[in-house]
Parts: sequence; structure tokens; C-alpha cells
Amino acid sequence: MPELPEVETIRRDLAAPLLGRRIERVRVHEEDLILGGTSRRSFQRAVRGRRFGGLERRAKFLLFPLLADDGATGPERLLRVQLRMTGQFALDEERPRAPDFRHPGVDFGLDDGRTLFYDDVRRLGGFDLLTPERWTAIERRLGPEPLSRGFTDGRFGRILAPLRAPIKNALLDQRRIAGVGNIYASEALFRAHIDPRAPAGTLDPAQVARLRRAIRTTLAAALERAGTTIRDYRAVNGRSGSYQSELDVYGREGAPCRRCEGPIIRLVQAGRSTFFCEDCQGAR
DNA sequence: CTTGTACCCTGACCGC
DNA sequence: TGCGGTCAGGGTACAA
Repeated sequence: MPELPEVETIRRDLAAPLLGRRIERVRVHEEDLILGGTSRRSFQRAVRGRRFGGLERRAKFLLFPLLADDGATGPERLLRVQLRMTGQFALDEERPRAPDFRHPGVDFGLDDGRTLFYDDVRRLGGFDLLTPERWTAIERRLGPEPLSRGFTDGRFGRILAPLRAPIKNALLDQRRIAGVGNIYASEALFRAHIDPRAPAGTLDPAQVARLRRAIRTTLAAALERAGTTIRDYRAVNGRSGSYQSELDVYGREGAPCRRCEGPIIRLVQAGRSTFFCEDCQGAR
């Protein structure tokens, strides 16, 4: 479900309240949610008794460094969370009773009396424990963070140049750019007036620059609005985002383009819907 | 290397 | 009301 702005919103919601908290109890209701072949027991053993040493985001992953505390020993570990399509967090003294939060997944009981609840209807997301070396190996394969300073026109151009895949598909590939997903790929291409079907390597320098800028402004605007809540995505404790009212093309098939009044078209690329305006983004 | 496809899973919605 | 088909903010394994 969530893309960079949604995951970053969750990170901001959780970072301060979790910092330094000790994990007293771990309940795994759904073993599916423990990824990477780790058993429920060894997951609990690795996590219980440690403290949250911060909260970071890279691409669409959340990373909790777990600090050793008295009674907790063992190698340094990062707890990685992937929300995939329907992962949600709540932080409270009691399990939330919202109708969209009734699939208990994993609970982390904390030393301040609260519990961090993870709920995931479709169970596509989950947790895994990574050594720093393993994380480094994974991280190396991710493209640049689009909101970072290092994401320049030159770098973006070099990333796209050799690719023959449609630009829309390239934007979804986390090895090229990290954190862009299906909503913001369509939105950024609309903003940049670029045809989603154009082979990535055929964009000229002006198009590369427009697209880079469009990606940044779209993601930043969505982050400002705490993300896009269409159906499942919620920030922490059920809070909705509000960027859905700003969407230009995503989910607007048949509706008039906000710029030229022409119909928004839906097509399928790599098995996923793309929305665009043929008149504003056609041909070039 | 690149690219495309199948799959994981549940639930909401649509047409009959 | 029920039933089948389609679709959903993602990532990965595997084949070509």
C-alpha cells in the first residue's frame, strides 16, 4: 500500500514515542509475518529485552535498530518492516477496535505500558531481522532516495539511459529509484508531461530534468499531506492521509484531465494500472 | 545483465 | 442474496 510519503509519515509518527522504549513482550499472532525463514521463537528471543534505538526509512522499508539491554545479548540486529499492501501500525495501551484494524499480526509490549500493534489483512508484509552486513548488501541494490541531495539530473539521466523498459516500469523498479510506487509514478509522469509508455532510455535531458523535479515535488506534496488514503493506507492509529484529493490522474479513469479536460486513460503496464492523459502526455 | 510473468493473500465491488 | 470475476499504495523468484 504505502509508498515513500506514506512510509515516511509512519516513521515520523513512531520515531519519538518509540525511541528508547524497551520491548517487554512479543506476541506473534500470524507466523506468516515473520519473514526470512526465522521461527516465531527465535524472533521473540531476538527482540525481547531490547530497546528501540531509532527509526529509519530507506525506500519503502522501515528499520528499527535494536539495542542490547540488560538481559539481552547477542549480535547487533536491525528489525526491518515491510508494509507491502496492507500493513498498519497502532501505538496504544489497548488494541484498537477500528473495523480496518481487526487482523492481529504482531504485538510489541513496551516498558511504558503501551503496545505497538502491527496489523496486516493480506499478510503480504512483515518483519525480518538483519545483520548490519546483510542490510548493507540489500541497501546497495536500492536506487537513490528521490528526496535526497544526491538525486541529481545527471545521476537520474545515467540511471535511465541504458533502459529500454517503459519509463513507468522503470520508476517502479526500486533498484533505479527507491520509494516511488504505483500512485506517484503516474502522478509524476503527468506533472512532467511524459508518456508513461516511452522507453526510459529515450528521454532527452529536458525530460529527465522535468521528471526528476516532478517526482520530488509530487512526493514532497504527498508527504506534506500525510500520504494518500484511498482504501487501506493509514498512518499510525488509523490517521488518514489527505493527498487523495490532490491526485491528477491516479484512479481517475474517464474523468476529465484537470489541465486539458480530455479523458484520463487507464492502461496496464507490467500488470499494474497506469493512468495518464493522452493529450497532455501523448507522443512526447 | 534486462525484462516480463506468476505468485503470495484477503476483501471490496460489480454485473448477472 | 449469492456467485464469479476483477482489482488493490509491493516485492520476490523464476524464466526467457
